[in-house]
Order: sequence, then structure tokens, then C-alpha cells
Amino acid sequence: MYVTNPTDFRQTERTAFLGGAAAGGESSRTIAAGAFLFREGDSAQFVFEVQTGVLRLTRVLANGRRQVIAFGYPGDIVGFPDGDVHHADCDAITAAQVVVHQTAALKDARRFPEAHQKLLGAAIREISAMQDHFMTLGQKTVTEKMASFLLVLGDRVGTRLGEYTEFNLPMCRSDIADFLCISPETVSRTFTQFRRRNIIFVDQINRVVLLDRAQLLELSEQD
Amino acid sequence: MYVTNPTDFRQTERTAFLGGAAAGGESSRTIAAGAFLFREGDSAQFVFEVQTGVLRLTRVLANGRRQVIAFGYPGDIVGFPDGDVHHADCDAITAAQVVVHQTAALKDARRFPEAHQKLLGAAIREISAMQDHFMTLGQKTVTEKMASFLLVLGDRVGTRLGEYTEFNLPMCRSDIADFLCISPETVSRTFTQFRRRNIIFVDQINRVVLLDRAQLLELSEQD
DNA sequence: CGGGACTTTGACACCTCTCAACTCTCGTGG
DNA sequence: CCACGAGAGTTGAGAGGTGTCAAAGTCCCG
Repeated sequence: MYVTNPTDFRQTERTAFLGGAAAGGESSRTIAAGAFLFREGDSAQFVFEVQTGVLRLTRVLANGRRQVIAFGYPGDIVGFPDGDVHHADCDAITAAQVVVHQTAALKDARRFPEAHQKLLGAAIREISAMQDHFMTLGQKTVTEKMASFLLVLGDRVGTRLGEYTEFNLPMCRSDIADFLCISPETVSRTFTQFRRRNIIFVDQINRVVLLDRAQLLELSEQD
Repeated sequence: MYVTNPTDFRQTERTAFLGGAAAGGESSRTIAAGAFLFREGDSAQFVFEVQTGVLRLTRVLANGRRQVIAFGYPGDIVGFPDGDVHHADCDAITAAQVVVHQTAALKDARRFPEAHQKLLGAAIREISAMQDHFMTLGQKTVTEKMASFLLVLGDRVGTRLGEYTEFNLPMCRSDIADFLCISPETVSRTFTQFRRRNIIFVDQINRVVLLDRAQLLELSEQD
């Protein structure tokens, strides 16, 4: 999950990544909240398709600064290897279920054309989404980043409440901060600012209602 | 080409992307300096492997802000589509030669297992490099970004001059700025700072000699 | 009720951007 | 051969957004 223009995700394939056929030896797996799916440096034997729950991909710089590279929502693929190892940590923000797929399929298009095909599709969509995320990280102000983030989540996981959209924020403020490359304090300040302007409503700390989608859209691309 | 830890590129496959066999209908093509290979919105019929020269991938935000997503150096693949279209502009900074490969191969693993295989490999390496670039954009100061950038270029395209490394910077200052998400003035100031500290030597405006690689390395990861 | 983690809020500093002027390079044309 | 202009790069001054540090508030859970 990257912060992109909301429209981008409408093209995204949401169907189960692996069909019924055992194309490469997939199986299912459950991860408890807080548990790690893999860690940086682990041998990359599998890639994972998120079915339920939310995952978190992170990397840590030598000096301790942390980057949240992506959130893994249902439909996302996580675990594309760097060579033969994972080069990010992946843990579960909420309890999650994933489909496990052997990376062997990555290396043998002849034996697993079906799985291979879909993995390449997923990889290309990932590249596309990451390029969008570059725009967000590099060219946007804090307000624009937060507005984009809320819009994307609303579109991907929101439920309609009349003319409003409501959704959960399972990740903590500092996860959002490290994802958008800003400080947790600034995340908090921006939430407050949005609340004061009646753009969002936050009843519980991780439950958000988008009250004014139009204004959010404007804020997400303002000059 | 992304700004990553120099070590990452040693793993990168440098061999020609397409073997001798006509696996998907490739051909070669020359691009003049300044000419466009494709533009955002163009139907994505081909992906390209850079053989010689340097390409530039850019996107423009609605308000005119520009992001240089990547530089395409020999060995890089550019043009992974977003759906059926390109979602970035690509033009040549210097005259360049590319191998043209039909995107049909992206969609048919059965007919083009060889090409498909290599494309997936390239895509996965691309994802890996982009994740590194996130670290650079989000977590690094201007000095760290510039130091990382110079180190990567030195490793990828530098020639040894005794204990020094020399290379060309075919892109202009504002390209570097838009790639690293900083202002051109700041790029210039950082060059000056590096020159004054005898870390680099700049004889012509786009010819750089790394005098003190150790210090650059330190600057690229300082806390 | 107490402790701890997370969040919010405030004050302040500083890094980087913006704006502006100046310099340098290079190509053109008198 | 020199003057000129255009574009890129450099340098400086000032402003502002965001980070840092610190303290207070909130929530959850034992």
C-alpha cells in the first residue's frame, strides 16, 4: 500500500493472486499481531499475498532511523526478494492471513507460467505504485501527504456512511510518520488541524471518518 | 539508477538483458540527446534496456513540480508500464542506444519464458533499488543524499585514477535536485561544501573526481 | 489505582527553500 | 577578435516549515 492518487488503485487487480491450481506450491498461513513474517537478511523462500489483516514493511538505517516502506493490505504482495534474501522486515500490525508462494516460481517461468505471469504483473504494479509514492515523499508538503494518505485508505478499505467514508487506522502515529517521512508530532498536529477544519472526525484514536472528501482532494494536490 | 548503498549494485546483472535469440521481437534503437523515448500516457508497447548513454525518467505533478524518478544507465530497464500506458516521461540526457522489447512478453510467460524470466528479475531488482531510494529520500539530510549519490555514480560509472574515482555528470544540477528532492541551489551549495573540504574535485562542471571516498561514505550515513 | 505506552500540544531552533543578484560558459554575430 | 545574450550555475540574505525537545494528557491493562 502506497500513497498514490486514489484513481490508481481502481485498476489494481483485487482477485486472489493464486488461482485454485497448485501453481508453485502455495499454502495459507496465519500471523498473529506483532509477529514477524520475515526479517531483513532472511533467506527469501516465499512471497506472500495478503488475504486479511495488515502487514508492515520496514527498514532500519544504520543510525536507527526507520522507514516504513509499505503497508500490506489484502490484495498486496509482499516479500519480493533482493537477490536471495529479504531486505526489509515484515511484521503484522493486526492478525493476518497470507497465501504463501514459493519463490521457485519466480525463477522458472516454464514450469509455473501462470504464477509467474501474475507475479510479474504484481511486480509491475508495485513499481508503478512506488513511483507514485516518490512523488508523495519528494514533492508534497505534510498536509498534502496526510491528505493523500487518508484518501487512499478511504478508497481501499473504507466503508460508506451515507456521504461519509469510515475506516480503521490499525497502525500507530509513528508508523504513519515513518511511512510519510515526517515526525510523529507532525502527524498528530495535522490530524488536529484536519479535525478543527471538520475535514475528518476521529471518534476513537484509530477510527477515522472522512467528512469532506472534496476538501481532502484539494489539499492533497494544492500548489 | 537509484541512490542506494553502493554494495547493492554489485549483485546487479550487467549482462545484456536479451540473449541472442529473438525472444519476443526485440530490436535496437538510437535516441538523440534531448529526444523522448516515450511520454506519460503513451501506449506502452515496449520496454527498453539501456545499452549506452543516459536516460531520464520524470513525472510532473499537476502544479508543475517535477520529480526525476530515475536515471537510466546501461544495464537498466526502463518503461515498465502502468496498466497499458507509460506513466512517466523518458528522454535522453545524452545520445543513447536501447534494446527494444515488446511488452507482449510481459503478458505471455508461456510463449516467452526466457524474456519473461529476465523481465521479472529486472522488475524485482527495480523494486529493491526503489526501496533503497525511499530510505534516501525520506531519512537522509541533503549532505547524506548528495554523498550517497556521488558514491553510487562512482561505483557504477566511475573510472579509477590511482586511488581516486572520476566520472561524468551528464545531467544538470536541477536534474540531480529533482532526483534527490532538494532545490538546485542546495545541490550547488553542497558541491561547493564538498569541494572546500577536498572531498571532491570538479574541473569541468560535469566532471567529478572523488578524492576522499572514505569521508563520503561516512557522510552518506552519518547520524 | 498505578504504570506504561502512545498521543497531543507548545516553544524554539535550524535546515532548507525562495527570491534575487551575480558569475561563468558558450555560441552567435557583428 | 570581441561584444553580446542566453542559459546554467553559484552565492547570499531572509523566511518559513518542520523537527526536536519537553511536558501534559489519554488510554489501556494489570
